[in-house]
Amino acid sequence: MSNIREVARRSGVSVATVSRALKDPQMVSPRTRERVLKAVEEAGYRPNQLARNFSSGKSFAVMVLVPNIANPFFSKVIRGIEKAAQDQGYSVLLGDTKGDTAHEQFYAGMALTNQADGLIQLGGCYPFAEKDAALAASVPMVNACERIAEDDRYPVVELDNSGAAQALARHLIGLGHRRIGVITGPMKSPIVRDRLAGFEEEMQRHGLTLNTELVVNGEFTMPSGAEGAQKLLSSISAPTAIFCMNDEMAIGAIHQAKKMGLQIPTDVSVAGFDNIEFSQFTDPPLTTVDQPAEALGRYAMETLRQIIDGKPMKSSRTILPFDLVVRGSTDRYQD
Amino acid sequence: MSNIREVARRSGVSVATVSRALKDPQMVSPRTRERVLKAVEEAGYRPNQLARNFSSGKSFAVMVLVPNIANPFFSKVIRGIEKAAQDQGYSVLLGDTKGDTAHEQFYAGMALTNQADGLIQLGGCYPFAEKDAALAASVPMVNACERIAEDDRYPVVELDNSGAAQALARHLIGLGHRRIGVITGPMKSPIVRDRLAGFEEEMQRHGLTLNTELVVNGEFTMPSGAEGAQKLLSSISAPTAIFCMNDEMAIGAIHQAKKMGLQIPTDVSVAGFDNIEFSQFTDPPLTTVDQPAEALGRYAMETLRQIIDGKPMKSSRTILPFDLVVRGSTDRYQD
DNA sequence: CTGAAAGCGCTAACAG
DNA sequence: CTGTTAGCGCTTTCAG
Repeated sequence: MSNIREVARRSGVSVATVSRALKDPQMVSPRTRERVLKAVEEAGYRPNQLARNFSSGKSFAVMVLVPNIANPFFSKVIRGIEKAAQDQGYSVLLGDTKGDTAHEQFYAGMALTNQADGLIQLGGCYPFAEKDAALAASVPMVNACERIAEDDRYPVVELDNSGAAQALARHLIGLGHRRIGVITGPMKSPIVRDRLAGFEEEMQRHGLTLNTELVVNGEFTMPSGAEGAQKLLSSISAPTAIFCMNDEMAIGAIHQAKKMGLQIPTDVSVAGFDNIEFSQFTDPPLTTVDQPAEALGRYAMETLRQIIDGKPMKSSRTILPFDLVVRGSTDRYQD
Repeated sequence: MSNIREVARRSGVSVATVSRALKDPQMVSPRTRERVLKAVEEAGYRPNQLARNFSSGKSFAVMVLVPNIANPFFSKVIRGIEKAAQDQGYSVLLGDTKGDTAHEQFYAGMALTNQADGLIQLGGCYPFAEKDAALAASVPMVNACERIAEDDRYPVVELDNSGAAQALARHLIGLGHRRIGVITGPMKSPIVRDRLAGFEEEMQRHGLTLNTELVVNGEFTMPSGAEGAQKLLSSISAPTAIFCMNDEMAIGAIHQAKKMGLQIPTDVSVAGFDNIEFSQFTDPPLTTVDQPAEALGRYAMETLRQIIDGKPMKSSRTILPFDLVVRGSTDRYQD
């Protein structure tokens, strides 16, 4: 690997000039520039970015903490992050936490050792170890998709979760459903609570109540959706519609309902959340809430960038718009 | 951010001793060690990994080039890579190439500027720009899942694609199917050709021929699977079974077949490849070939690590075993 | 416009 | 066992 000194030697100038010719071409005379570039060519020289970063005290990398990379919704968010990162000259370090605290702390710790200039947390937990909290206070971080409970030190980029749940409730109620079940995500997640609250609120607005027996817990996975549906549909007062808090659970629920001999949407309507690509290909296609996943990612990255560049990190909320996508999995309730 | 000098000052030793106390504790006396650790604590010191890396001339990061991060199969591979990377003290830089040459070259280029110590290419193309080929020759790289056509300089970790396709063919033929259609991936991909060749070979072994009109091209996406199925199923000599070269296309094909009023597997059997989690939840559940995705990733990372550590990079093939998973989407052909 | 030199934070000889 | 010192490759003053 040839270095800047080698290029300096070949072109008969100082290393400083080489550095300038490469970074700030108009700072050197055209003749010199040309000579340097020629030498660069001949030497097959590529600036050592590692050294550059070290010298500048920044890594130009951001760490992305993702609860589950196998979830296509998060993949899309990551795409948005990556695109924006690339535009800004940053690289993306991936940290698949699997919802596990040890993993989160491990990856988040990389921002404490200058391996990342900032953090994007797609999960809903404070990612640092408690003992690192003091140091961590100054690392640029933004929350996207999720929101760290009881912690408003960080900017958040999220969906209007409550509004989306309301829209979905309105849709189902409008179809004549009165007994509606919900398969939630982990209840410690603020956005799960937002969605539940929004849903309930809308039901109440229509004079309906959300029967707590018809609210079951899921974990944003297909098997947990199937399990939830099994519980709901085998109860005496089975719901005529089920709102699942993500598409994966909805897919699991549809699967389970069919297994139990029910037809969708004739016997039971099912709705999801996220609008992952698979939701178009279920049978029937899934009614769901579209989240602008890439935009969420892009926004998060841009916000993070500003903080890295010195803008004070403070609580803020960016709410992106949702879109209710009605497909075949929900239909009028027939008595 | 406090640095090693600060700790040295606080503990009254030299920076070298601090360095040693942290990296190689038994090289310093217990008393010194203790004093240093105390100072570290007090100063809230974390070694600057960026500086460490720079000093050692390595980034301890690997770049992973993935054709499509939204494909759950690749997500699983990445999980395997990440797990292994973490075990070995490496971090993972993500490069979602979207199959685009410019993106590939951009991300691959990061290995040329010391931002990554090596590359894992999950796609089937030579990722460097031609003009960088000379420099690139020495960057550690391994190919996983795919294989770079006509290039045997790199180790490859892959599946027995031909064997898997043969097993699938045997399965379908055993069910009585004679007119079998195939929806391939991009034909420039070596593994697509492997699968096709294996499939055809097995058919011939049974005295059957693969009608070229029943082979259509797909792009590993659900829409392209639907499109392929549309072509196949609307032809005069429609196949009684369709082999799709990944699960996404199979999901698209099932969707399309149903749309055309066909029942699966009664009217047409459909099989996929990869065994992504969604394939268990299609209706009917998908017969497919399980690839040990995480193991593929882990193996690739371990192989790459050896090369980074000095083992000569040379052509090699690691073939991982597949597993034919028979589910409800394939059944006996009824005349 | 260009060169000399300091320095980023850490590691690793080399002495002692 | 510990300290001194010389880098790692680049950027960035500061002079000229």
